This record gives sequence, structure tokens and C-alpha cells, in this order.
Amino acid sequence: MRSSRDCNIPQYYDVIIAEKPKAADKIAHALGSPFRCAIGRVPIYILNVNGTNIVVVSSAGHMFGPSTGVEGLPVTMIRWEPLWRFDRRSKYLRPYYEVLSRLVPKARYFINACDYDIEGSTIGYKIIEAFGDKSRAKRMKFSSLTAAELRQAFRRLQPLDVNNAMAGIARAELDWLWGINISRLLMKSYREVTGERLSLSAGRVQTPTLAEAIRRWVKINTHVPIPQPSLTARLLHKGVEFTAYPLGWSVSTVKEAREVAKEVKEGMYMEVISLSRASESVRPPPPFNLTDLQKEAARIYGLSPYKTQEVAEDLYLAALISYPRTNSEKLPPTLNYREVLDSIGRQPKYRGLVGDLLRETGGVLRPREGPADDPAHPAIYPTGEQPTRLDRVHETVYDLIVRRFMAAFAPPATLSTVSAVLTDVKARRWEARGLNVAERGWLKYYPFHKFDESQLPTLNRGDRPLVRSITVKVSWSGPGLRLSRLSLLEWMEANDLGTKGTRARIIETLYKRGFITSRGSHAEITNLGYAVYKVLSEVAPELMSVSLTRDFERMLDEISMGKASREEVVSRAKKYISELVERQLNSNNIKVMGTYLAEFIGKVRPRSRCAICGRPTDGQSLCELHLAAKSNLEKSIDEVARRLGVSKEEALRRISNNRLAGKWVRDVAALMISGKERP
DNA sequence: GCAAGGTC
Repeated sequence: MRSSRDCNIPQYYDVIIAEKPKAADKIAHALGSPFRCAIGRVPIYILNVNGTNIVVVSSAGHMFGPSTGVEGLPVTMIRWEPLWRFDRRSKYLRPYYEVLSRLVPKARYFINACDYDIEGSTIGYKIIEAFGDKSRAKRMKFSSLTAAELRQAFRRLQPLDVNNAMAGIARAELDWLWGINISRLLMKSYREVTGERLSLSAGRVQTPTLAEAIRRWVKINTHVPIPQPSLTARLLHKGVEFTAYPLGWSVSTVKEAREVAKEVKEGMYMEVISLSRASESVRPPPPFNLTDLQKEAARIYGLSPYKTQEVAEDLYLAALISYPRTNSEKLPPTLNYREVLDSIGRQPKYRGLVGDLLRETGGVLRPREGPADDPAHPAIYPTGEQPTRLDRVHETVYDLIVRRFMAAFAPPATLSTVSAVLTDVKARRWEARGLNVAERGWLKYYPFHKFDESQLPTLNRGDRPLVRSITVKVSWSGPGLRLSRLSLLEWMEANDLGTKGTRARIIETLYKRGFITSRGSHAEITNLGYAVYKVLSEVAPELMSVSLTRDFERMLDEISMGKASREEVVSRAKKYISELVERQLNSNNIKVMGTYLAEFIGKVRPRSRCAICGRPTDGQSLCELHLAAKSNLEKSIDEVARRLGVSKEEALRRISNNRLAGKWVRDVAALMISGKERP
């Protein structure tokens, strides 16, 4: 790279401000033949478009953010400052800041070419406000970083989109006001009671996520499993054994199931009354977006979503894969697929697969794509650069991305299925299914999907396979919900909470604060997490649900459309939040909050404790969690006993030993058996 | 020290 002396900055120029270096590169090359040089390690591009000198510079995300010099509560004084000045982790921004502060002020026109969303509008606006002149500013509006679209956006420059920037600034300030004030309120209440400091937090995204985690935790631990007897028939025909299951009917008690089993066994045979064969074509999955990559890395390798994201970012910075923070399931049409595959094929471990793929497709490379799109970026794909010295986990994630990319071009997999409908001696219907993967298709490239293969003998209508055995199995219902990093990430995505870049990070924050903890592959809520949740639902119920985000979205839309002013929206929030905080400070509530927190983490002795878990209670012998479990158990125990055909005591014993039963339910069942708690 | 949003 040539040094800064080689950067011959023209005397007169317009400046284009990109959101990140990669985008600056794309923009510069789309508009002409740029001269690339660097100041420090920050690349800049100089080019001439129709006689006008253009300098393309870039930020690296947000350069400025809300901050304050004020301690204490409530805090409504917001100062926007360069992030690197108050956030250690943003130090890498400093060289970008230096370049912008040197090159932007001397420009004639200032063109905001950051991503076209309210964050991008804010990033560019703040830079122009700091170093340029808003009255000589323009906006480039594009929805993808393709050369054609960038050229068109440059030909049709828009006025600076001040309203979008105002919406982005309001977003940041509202999040900051809610987050900082309520977090400080929590910490202050704790400090007031214990005299100790403890890092606590609350926010528009993290708190509803904590609330959802607790909803799941309560559901799982208060779950009373219901037994469901199921019948399985093993049949024999022409020397081949196979399995049949009830079709369109079921039994609810073990007694009924045993009666059916006896009848069927005594009937000796079943009769095949119809057969159907089908062949199902399964298309390959689309290339990855960030969430799908996180899901698959968790499913296949047990990687946490955050770890996967970190690794993907490393791979991106090493130029091995495209931009990972994307929602898109579409590949860029301008990408030379053949070239990428050829260079992947130069890695020994993929040579054979790439050869097969080119053969199977006859070189016609048309990828399967998904519906999801992203205005700023395509799906994640390998660039074809040769990796060097990847450690195990980087290798693993890279391999997933490469295979998923190859699979997108591969032919569908073909499954052949056979379904036989049989009748037993009492004309009840049963079904036996056979399935086999007739053609592997894309599964050869992305072998992480398993289909349950099973064989049937050759059957014809009227055949009478022999009933070899019939078994009654009792299966118990599960809670139907999981609590893990991945399940929370999926929930956040489904509820449009957070962004692709922040979801995994915010989940980590809940773990870092000690609100959630890992127990093997699943997660648990800590006493601290539960106490924070209880305190916040009293003090700031707005923060507990996704509706605050929905309110934000409405307000920000109005600001974007010019129907509301940023000042008004923000000052309304300031008033609301500071009144909320003052109300707590001026009442005894701050002590009540702190005491609640301190009691739950064992810093202060509670008045009374739960007889089972020792959690603080308000005078009762069981905590509200065990009381909820007890109430669920009382509602269901008779039905459990009826289905099993056993006494209530025996049903309690079965539940207390059942792994699908919630922990608190098992606790309560055990207590009832011991006679200390009346059923 | 606290949020959530960008990104090296």
C-alpha cells in the first residue's frame, strides 16, 4: 500500500461518505476507475466522473453516539460524541475519524452514501454535521451495492434525508434514555440496601427477551406431563418385519390400549387395503443468511449463536466469505459462480465435490435462493480465497458455508415413500410407511439432514401380514418450549426484536449479567435474573414487552415522514422517564426494590423462605414458582391417574420420577408423597 | 457503569 504522500488529494472535490470500507470500494469502482490509496490504514479512493473530482471515504459503522458526563439519576442530558472517545472497544474507529476530519471539511459537496436505512442515514448525517455543511449535502439512495444501481443512485442524487437521520437519532436517544436510566435505577436500589456495586441492566430489547426467557423457564418447570399410550404393531410379510401405527384413531388410557393389543394379537393377521407410492423431490436449502447459519451451527455443532457470529466476522475480515450480517437468502447475480467454485475446488478437501457438482449440473449454475432479502447485502457465500491456518471452529463454520453454497446449485434430493393402509380384525386402520432416499442430490454436498429411512416388504392389496407382536408404550407430553441461546434468538427474530447484528450479542449480555446461566445444553434463570424481572415488571412494565419496540417504530416512522419532530418525541420520553425515576426515588420503593434484589441473591435475610428451594416468599411456605407448579399438578393429577389406570398416589410417584415433568412439579410431587404437603 | 445500533 502506498503511503499518504501518494494520496494526491485534488484541490477541488466532492466527497462521498460510505458506511464501511467494503462499500467505499464498491461505490468507487462502480462510478469510475478510482485511484486507491490509504491514509494510515484507511483506504480512500480518488476518481474523476465527468470532469468532477470525487473522493470516496468511509466510516466503519456509527462514528458518533449518545453519551453523558452526568452521573446519577435521572439523566436526560445527552451529548453525542465520537465513540472512540468514551468506548474502549471502539478504538479502531479513530483512524477513520482522522481521515474523515481531514478530507470532509475541504469538499464542495457532501454525499451521504451509507446504507439506505435510518442507521445509515444517521451515520452519514452525523459525519456531515461534524465535518461538512448540511446545506451542501446530498443523499445517494440505493438498495444494493451493485454497480448499475450505484451508478444510477449517483446520477439521481437526492436531497439529504434529514428526517430519516432524525428518526435514527431519536432511536438512539430513546434506547439510551430508557436503558441508562432504568439500569441505573436498578443498580442504585441495590447499592442503597447492600452498600455494594453490582452491574445490572435493562433495555428495550434485552428486557423483553429476559421476560420471554422467564416465561419459558416457568412453563418448562411447571409442566405436568400427560401420559399418552401408543400402540406399535410389528408385522411380518415374506420374511421381512415392519412396523405399523394407528391411522386416524388413538386410545387415551393404558387399559384401552391393552384391550386393543389383545384383540389385534388374537386376530393373527392384518390385511392390506390400499397402497400408495410417491416420490418426493426435496429442493436444496437456500444459501445462508446470518440467522440460518447460527441455527445450523448450533444444531449441528452446538456452537452458540454469538460464537458463530464472531467466527463469521473473522472469516469475512480474512476475505474468505462475504458480509455475514445479512438477512438475504439470495446470491448476487453478478457473482461469477464458476470462478468461485473453481477456486474452492483448489482446496484438496473440496476438489472431488466441486468436480461432481460441475458434472451433475453440466456447468449450468443456477442457485436455489430463498425469499428473504436484505437491502444492503446478499446471502453469505465463500469468496473463493484460499484459507490458511484456520483453527477448528473457523474451519467448521467455513465448511458449513462452502457446503451450503455448493448445495444451492445441486439437483434436488429424491425421496421415495410407500404407504400401506391395513385393517386389523376389528376393522381399525393402521399405516405402515417406508421411506428411502432414492437420489441424494444436494445431500452429497450438505449432508447434515437425515431422513428417517425405513423399509417395507413388497406388499399388494389383499396381502395378510402376520402380527408378530404389539406393544403398548406410554409417551409423556413435553412442555413444547425450549430455553437456550438459540431458542431465544429465534424468538427475537420472530418478534422483530433487535437486529441481525445485535441479537446474539444481547443474549450474551443477559448471560454476562448473571440473569441467565448455562446448565448443559439448556439454560436456566438465576435468582438474580428472576428478581430483576420481578422488580422491573413493577417499576417499568413498558420495558417488559415487545410493544415498546412497536411504539418506537410508529414514532420513528412519523419522524421519517416529517409528521412528528425528533425534539418533541425525545423530550416526551425524557419527561416520562424522569418522572418515572423520580417517583421511585422519592418513595420508599427504591428500598423495596433493592431489598427484593438483595434477598433473592442472598445478601439480605428474607422474612420467610420456600420450604423446597429456599427462595424468599412473602410469608407463605412455598414460593410462587412452586405454588404455580402445585396448582398445575392438582389440575392434572386425576387425569394422569385415569390414563395410567393407577391410584393418585402412584400417579404422583410416576410424575416425581418423570424427566419430562418440570423440576418444581417433581419437587412438589415428592413433597406430597412424603405427606408434608396435602394433595 | 448502564442500551442498542453500526462495523474493524
